[in-house]
Amino acid sequence: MESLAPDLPALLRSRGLRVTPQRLVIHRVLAREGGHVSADRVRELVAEDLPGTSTPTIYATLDLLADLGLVRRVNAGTGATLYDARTTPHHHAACTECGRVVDLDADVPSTALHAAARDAGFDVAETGVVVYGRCARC
Amino acid sequence: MESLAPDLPALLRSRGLRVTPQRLVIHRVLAREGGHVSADRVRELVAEDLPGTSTPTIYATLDLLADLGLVRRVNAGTGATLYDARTTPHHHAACTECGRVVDLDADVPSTALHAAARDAGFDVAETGVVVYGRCARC
DNA sequence: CTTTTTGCAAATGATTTGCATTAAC
DNA sequence: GTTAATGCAAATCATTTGCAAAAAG
Repeated sequence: MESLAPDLPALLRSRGLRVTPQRLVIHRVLAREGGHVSADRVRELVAEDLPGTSTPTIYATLDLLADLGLVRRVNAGTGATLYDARTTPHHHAACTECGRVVDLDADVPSTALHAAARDAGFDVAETGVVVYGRCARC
Repeated sequence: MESLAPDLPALLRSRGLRVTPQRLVIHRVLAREGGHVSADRVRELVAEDLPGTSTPTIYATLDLLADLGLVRRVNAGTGATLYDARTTPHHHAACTECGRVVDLDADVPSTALHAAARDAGFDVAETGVVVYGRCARC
């Protein structure tokens, strides 16, 4: 069974990567938010704990966490990439007016899709499903 | 039954919009390509027929065609938005290495997903499904 | 002739790069 | 001590904006 709060220091060490305060804080911030956050929002939140953390470090760390499988990139078409620390499978709805993004808990059978991707020569890593529409407020 | 080659001039007139060479050429270029093209690629292709067409016009027209339902925006997470003139329902696979995007013809049952989106207050317009992975060449 | 569209130039926003400095190990 | 990570400044890329000139109806 997978731990609910992954031990980032151990994971970093096991890969020969260094444990830095920036990495720990960025990961903690994402875990605390629990859902789709932009890099810029991460920078704001991180600044509370670790002022002076640079933009390149934010991006590098988000990439690293994505590679480690601790966060998922969400492409909601709202300009900025979102980073999602929710580990349970789910999808997203994005408002085409205001850019608001919400989680959707629904099953999307993707067997046929993945088969088609494999037939096309793709080594499937993950699937992004985004529903576009107008949200209640707009 | 819907025409396979939509009459853009008629569609524009019916909306009180003007028929311009830029709009016709951009639409023709997209129809000819028949699949996901970036705005920049559209500009290159349009330049062959109508040199001097400006970037803002390319974007404005792509937005217009998307609003008219003649092209779909595809968010493949490769930086630039892609515009797709293929009208038949299909999905996409994007290579996380090289950014290559290919069409996937597979059925993705989205009833539960749309229901969840509606429950969340969304007026669903469309669904974007992108499979991420490594392509055969990478 | 009126109003929309276009083109130009410049602005904006997101993300990346190069390189010197700092800090893990 | 070594080497990887960080911070800074500047670059790059996609897209948008403001406004005057051109063209559609």
